[in-house]
Amino acid sequence: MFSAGHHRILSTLSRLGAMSRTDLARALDVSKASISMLVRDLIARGVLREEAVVFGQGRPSITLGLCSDAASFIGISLHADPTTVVMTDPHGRILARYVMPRETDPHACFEGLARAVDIVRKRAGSGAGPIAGIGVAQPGFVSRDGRISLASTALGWVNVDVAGGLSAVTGLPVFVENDANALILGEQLFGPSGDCPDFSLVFVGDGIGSAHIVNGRLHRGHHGGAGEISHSPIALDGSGALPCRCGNRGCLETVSSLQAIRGAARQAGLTSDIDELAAMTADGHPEALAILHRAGAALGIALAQLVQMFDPSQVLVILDPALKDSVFGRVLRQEMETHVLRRAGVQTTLTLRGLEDDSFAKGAASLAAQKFLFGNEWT
Amino acid sequence: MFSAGHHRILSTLSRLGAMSRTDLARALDVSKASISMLVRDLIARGVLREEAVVFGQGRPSITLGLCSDAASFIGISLHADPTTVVMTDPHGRILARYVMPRETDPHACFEGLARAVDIVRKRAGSGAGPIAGIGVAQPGFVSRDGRISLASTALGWVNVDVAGGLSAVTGLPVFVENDANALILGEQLFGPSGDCPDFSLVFVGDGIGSAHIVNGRLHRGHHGGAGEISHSPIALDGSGALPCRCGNRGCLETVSSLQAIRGAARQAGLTSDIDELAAMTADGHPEALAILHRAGAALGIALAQLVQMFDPSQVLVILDPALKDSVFGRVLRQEMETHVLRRAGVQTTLTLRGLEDDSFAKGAASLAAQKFLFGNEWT
DNA sequence: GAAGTTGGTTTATCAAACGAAATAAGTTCT
DNA sequence: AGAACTTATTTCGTTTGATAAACCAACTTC
Repeated sequence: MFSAGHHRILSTLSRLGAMSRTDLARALDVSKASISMLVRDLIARGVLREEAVVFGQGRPSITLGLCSDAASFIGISLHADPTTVVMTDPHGRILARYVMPRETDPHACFEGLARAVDIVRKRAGSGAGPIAGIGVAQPGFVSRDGRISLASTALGWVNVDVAGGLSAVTGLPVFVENDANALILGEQLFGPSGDCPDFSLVFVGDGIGSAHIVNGRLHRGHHGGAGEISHSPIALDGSGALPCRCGNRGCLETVSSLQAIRGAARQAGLTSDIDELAAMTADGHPEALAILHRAGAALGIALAQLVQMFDPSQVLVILDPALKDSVFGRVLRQEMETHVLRRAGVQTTLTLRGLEDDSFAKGAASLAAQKFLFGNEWT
Repeated sequence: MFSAGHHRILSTLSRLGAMSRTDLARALDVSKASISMLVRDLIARGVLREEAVVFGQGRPSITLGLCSDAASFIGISLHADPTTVVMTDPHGRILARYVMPRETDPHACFEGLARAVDIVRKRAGSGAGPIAGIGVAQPGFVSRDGRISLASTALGWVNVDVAGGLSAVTGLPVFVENDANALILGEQLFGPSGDCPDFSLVFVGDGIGSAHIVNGRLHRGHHGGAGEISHSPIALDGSGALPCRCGNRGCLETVSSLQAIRGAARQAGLTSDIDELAAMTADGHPEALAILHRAGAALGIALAQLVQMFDPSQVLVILDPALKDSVFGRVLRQEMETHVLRRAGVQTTLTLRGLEDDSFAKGAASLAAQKFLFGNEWT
């Protein structure tokens, strides 16, 4: 479809925003002649368009941008129970969405998703470009080629050919990815951290997931298990280490996950609603404070270890908005900062961001967008 | 000097061992015609040679290999006090070596090293190829371009232009790298783990260092600080957390480094000689056992965290041979294995290897060899 | 309105890679 | 032994993608 040269132009335009032909030539370190040819081609194909004329000294430059109707992408989140399906444009803007109960039988799931894709397509109307592909974000391990769900305890799937099955009923190319990975890829493509070649993302939900962009590309690990931070042995303080479902004690998720926090609150006779719990800490309730303090501190230590090993330029933590603004967020930051070795003029920034409804589905859509914009060069 | 095509051939030949032209065409996915041209060129330049005729069906193939006198490389280890200087061939075989006291004044150091290079060159005799460059392995942080020593507490260097200074007195290109990084690059190029695209190395010495090969290339981190495992907060078991020179408590190096082990032994009234201490554990001495057990367990937990985050295919731990065969090694392995989440058919292998005299110098030499074989493509 | 500056296009050229056919050097079958 | 087959390597003509240099366009500044 597109050549490597085309993809390079599309990806830098998407990453760095609209720019002129000459800027592109500088950014990609190729001749203006080549850019001229390729851009002409992309405009003719309806993917790029001239957006604005910028006046400076000399001849004004014409900024180029992706046509928002060049293509559109379907994103499906199987991360948690209401399955979310969205349709986005090449800039990551959501054109339509649909929410449905999560179905775990593979065949029924694919059938339902095919119907959902039709609904979303209708809702988006005629302003949207042709659908270039479907991205699926799911918990668990996914094959390196992004086709097979190797093992997902949450869905009860083992070796399910998601790409094959979903592609058969929709007629569209399908790309599957682990949920945390989809989230970071979405951030890289659509989010504000996109220009950063080395950053890490940690997600705090019922479990705890992480993912890493190294050298501009996703780091999957040799067995596809990189970022499995959930069962990192952190909370080993002597006798207090809690048993984990993985069989060990002291795993991070036994202390810092939403489930763990709810469990601890219940055991202390408090509410198991996170929002209420956070509100109680604001009022200074000692037991609620202790629970969130402990959870935040453990995650902070895990983040410190992550930073020491990976040395990313940024760590993005995505979590419940209530937690973000509570003592959890404050202790998390403080604990991480005290345990990271400081060097002059060198610092990893920590960003906390509240989870939004469509975060995972948007990340999933970015999988299809990646293929469209970048091609298969970046695996 | 060499084109990208040349470098691709040299690097695969070095990585995967001798192979025929047709094998190369398959491995690199280029036409046999191109390979034919490039190989002819490399043979004419004296870098490659036809090594053996392999008979199968059809016309026999001719395996190609690197000429061992195509070039030679100088490796300098400033890792510890006796500075070691070696000269190797393109296969990593050591042709000559020279050991001298470590000098910390930059100017004097470079002068001394220049003399050492001359000595090593003479010792190697005329069988060695022309020297292609000098690699330097040093503790501390090094600039991304491999020229400047940004900060090294052990040497007392801050912003020392090592490449410039040493290049001026030797007339050879110089490449500087952090010691752990040099070690893993040497392993990748010259060692048995070379074909592995994702592996990690941990070094236990007076400090503890680690380095990671991700996707076939060294992961430096955004600030060049990836692998700083030494001050990972591991040993946090309540009141027992020891203060560290970094200002925190419970850092890995306060428990598992050679210095920490010696310190703990001294405090218990035992010998501070590692060999003797290891021998005592073999005899079942309870206090010696406790010290090495604790040190090994802490490192095992750190390794488990490393494996969970990076998911390498292999972790190579380089340590004092006496430690390797003691309870330290056994506990290390056991603790790591219990804390790594298991998945069916998926496992990271842990390899312990004793430190050899020339390990760091050989790694340093590999820096120069990398540039010769791979060019600047791999940064 | 002339001079200067910068953006974008055209053209002739080049280097690297490719496909297909030719050639080389063996093994295997009859 | 000789024909038939297999596989490795080389040669040749062509395609591809990128380039530099010259050129044209469009604006600002003096």
